[in-house]
Amino acid sequence: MQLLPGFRDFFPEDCARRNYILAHWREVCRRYGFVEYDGPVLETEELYRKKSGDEIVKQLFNFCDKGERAVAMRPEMTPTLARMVATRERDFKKPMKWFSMPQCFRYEKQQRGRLREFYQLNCDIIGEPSVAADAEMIALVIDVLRSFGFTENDFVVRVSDRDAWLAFLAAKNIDVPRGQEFLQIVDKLEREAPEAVEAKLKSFGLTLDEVRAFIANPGEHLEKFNELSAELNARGLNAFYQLDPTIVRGLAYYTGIVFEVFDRSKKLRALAGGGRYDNLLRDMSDGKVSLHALGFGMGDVVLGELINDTPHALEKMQHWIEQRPAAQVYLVIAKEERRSTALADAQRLRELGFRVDFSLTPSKVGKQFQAAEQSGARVTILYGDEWPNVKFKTLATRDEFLAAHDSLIAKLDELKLTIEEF
RNA sequence: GUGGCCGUAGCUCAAUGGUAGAGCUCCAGAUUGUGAUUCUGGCUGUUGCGGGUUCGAGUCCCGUCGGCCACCCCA
Repeated sequence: MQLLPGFRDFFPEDCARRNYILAHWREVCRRYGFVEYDGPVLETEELYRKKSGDEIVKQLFNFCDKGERAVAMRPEMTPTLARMVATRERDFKKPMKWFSMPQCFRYEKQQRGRLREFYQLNCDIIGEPSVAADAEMIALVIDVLRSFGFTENDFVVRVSDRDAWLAFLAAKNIDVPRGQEFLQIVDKLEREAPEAVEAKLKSFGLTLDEVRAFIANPGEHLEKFNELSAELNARGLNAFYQLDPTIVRGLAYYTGIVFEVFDRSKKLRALAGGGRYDNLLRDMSDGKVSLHALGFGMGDVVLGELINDTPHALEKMQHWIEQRPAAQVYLVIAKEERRSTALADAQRLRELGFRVDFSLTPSKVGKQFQAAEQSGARVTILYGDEWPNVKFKTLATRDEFLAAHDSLIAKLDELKLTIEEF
């Protein structure tokens, strides 16, 4: 009877919140011309080892299946995407703009904003080397967040370019193979003590001041960022992003432009992160396919917390949820001899697409109205002594009127009950 | 993986080492054809679990599991 740590039940109110997030993710992605894909929840452990190395295994929900295969619940979508792209890459025109909203699993200790199970929006563009694709990606992540009601006062995209750092190192005559190690230091710059950072930089023959000077003024290594800015500014998104060279992302496989999205108050961990990974598909497919690629991921957990912490976003979500009550019409069966008629009507209305509910067992009229109220229905239809008329009631206004039973559909139409799409 | 704080009814929380309680929720009735309020009644506990100290443990001690927070990590 106990929930596993880091896993969630989705009671109706939680499920409505989750659906709100997933529905908006999907809607904005489609607005940007992205198509949805999905893959298996279970993959071979090997797939994740190949991308992230053997250390990843301790972060996986993994086990041996009955066929002695080492398998793992997916902790992320990119390896699955890589496999799918490598399998049928030639069947799709480039650039491929794909998105997915997988439920992912990671064996980690849970804490604020991080569970062992979560949904993650993944958007990727495959086969497009131009900076226009990076701009499209960043515009998408901005608009996804804006769809939840967030403004430039609520979040910011911090953009950087790993190549600018590599150019910085080249100018200092530092070997490219050590670039990765250097980027790890930059990644931790904000979190580590200055003395510790200074010590690490010493092995590169660099000082903290030199690095800070570059961060403050990256100078001429920013052609790509300027191109990106032009694209984003043309879309009117100036206020939503800023250059921040300290963002390099922890992962080795990123190349070029990378970005992370943070809430303005910096109370929460990153809302989303991504960047270009031009070599990953080649490396994972052992050279079989070589395509430019970039993408980002956004989890539902931190996003949900920011929505909760942001009054106007919370209000927007609640409004959306209230628009989707369980029922539109509630049939009140005041006289049990009318039940079979009510059942026939329920069936007919449901076939027309109305959301209809009624008491399954005989119940007092007062109770039925209470249940009608709770179901979210706007209108009740009462079957009783008035037969062959039925009594309509608009719950919000308490207006009542009698109508002939055979004009029922027309009356509902007059009440402008629309069939809302879910 | 490391450290700090916390686990009592479905929820929020009380209870000096001395009989485990309240509010809310839920259910029923007052009200046999109309939703609110009110009133009345009712349900819910191995005090997370296991051990120890004690005449006696919800309370103190140890362990364990779970939760929150920070660190590590963060695909």
